[in-house]
Amino acid sequence: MDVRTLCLGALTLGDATGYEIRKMFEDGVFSHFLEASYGSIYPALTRLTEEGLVTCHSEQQEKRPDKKIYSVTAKGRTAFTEALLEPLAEDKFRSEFLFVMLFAHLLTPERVKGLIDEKLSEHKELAERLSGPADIGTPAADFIKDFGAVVHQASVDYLEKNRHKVEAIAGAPSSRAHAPQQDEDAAPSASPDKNKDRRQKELARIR
Amino acid sequence: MDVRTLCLGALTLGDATGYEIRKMFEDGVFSHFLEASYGSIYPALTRLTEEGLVTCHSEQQEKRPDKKIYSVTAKGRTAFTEALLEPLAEDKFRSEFLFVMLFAHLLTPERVKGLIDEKLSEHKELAERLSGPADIGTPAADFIKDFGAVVHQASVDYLEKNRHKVEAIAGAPSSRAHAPQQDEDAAPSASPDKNKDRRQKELARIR
DNA sequence: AGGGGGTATATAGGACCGATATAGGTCTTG
DNA sequence: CAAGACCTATATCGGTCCTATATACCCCCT
Repeated sequence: MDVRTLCLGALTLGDATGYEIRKMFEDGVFSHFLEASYGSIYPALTRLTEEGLVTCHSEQQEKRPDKKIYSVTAKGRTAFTEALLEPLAEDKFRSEFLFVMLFAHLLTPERVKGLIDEKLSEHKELAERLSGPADIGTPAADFIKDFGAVVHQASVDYLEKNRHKVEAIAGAPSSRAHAPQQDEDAAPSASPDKNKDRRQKELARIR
Repeated sequence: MDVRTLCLGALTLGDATGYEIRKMFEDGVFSHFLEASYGSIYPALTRLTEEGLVTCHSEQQEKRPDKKIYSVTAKGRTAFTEALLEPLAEDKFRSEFLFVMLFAHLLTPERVKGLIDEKLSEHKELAERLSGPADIGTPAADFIKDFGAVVHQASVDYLEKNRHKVEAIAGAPSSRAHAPQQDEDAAPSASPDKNKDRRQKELARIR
């Protein structure tokens, strides 16, 4: 499902400019489960217009750049409802936070605490924002919002209950840079066999 | 944080081939919060080698393509621990499922039920996999895994308790294609003022 | 014997993001 | 009241990354 389809869906909720669509992704209805940038929205709208799925009428306001307001056409509505029937991509979650936390033993407790505080307030803010009043975009909007609120609240709860564990790891001795260096750092060791052995163990550990 | 840094982190956990790194993202330690494809991993390893952050020794097995095993250098370790101190990108969640659910009123109850069943078993499988035995990559690996398990379990609980709401929306009358079409479908209406008015209302509704 | 799936590397093409440019408007605060 | 910060609004370039594909050989099952 590419940005073109996403824009089509956005316009199904009401006519809008590229700027307004972008805001739906940044602040609005879509903000907690989708992203799209100007760099993809504007080209998408151009192509949708070429394909006859949307129309565009410019509204010029004095001394301002034209406002291009896009509307879905009947053809666009059809195309969109058809797109909704196609198989969906899996949900994706990307967290550099968790990646860094995985290496807590290389960090200072202060760094770990700082990152968790940050993440915690992010989740709190989102849980807050999504449990807000039921201003509605579609009948299902409440269902979607509450879902988000619940998940973010679960994150908050987990972090508050378990943060001491990672913080302890970061604080533990023999972690970090001052720990004694291993022998094989600068170049592959002279003994490939030994190296391979160690590698096997490490891989077993990882999986 | 680009794929180069991610690969560096992966190699910090033990020497590996490009193929093995890819598996860490697909099945392994990173799988539930990161993604990276061959198309980015192989070029990343090449560049890391050029920059002296990793080394590569080929292990040729009879009648098989060379296996290129990569190892972090001291320089690579330093670069990685420094990368861990830089500001992190926000967590990202992308869900076409939620996007489609937002338009439940355009779908049949069967479609909605099918999608929820699918999503439910995805979450269940992940919750299961992440609450599994504590096979460890780093000291913090348990913390990260449990976090994932908790969040996926929260999703399962929410979907099971609330699925009837969206399913009811999809089943409700006056939804979908057979509903009477609005007047303004094919082209922008003849009255721009009226159009603008309606647009304002719709935008108010969305926010 | 043949197909399916696993190991393993590599690249071309396209989708998308991040940053930047432009340009005027409104709000804030010293 | 004026300077600076932020908002509206469109647009594009460079670079990163994913998808799909190609290659090549193995093992296992039927």
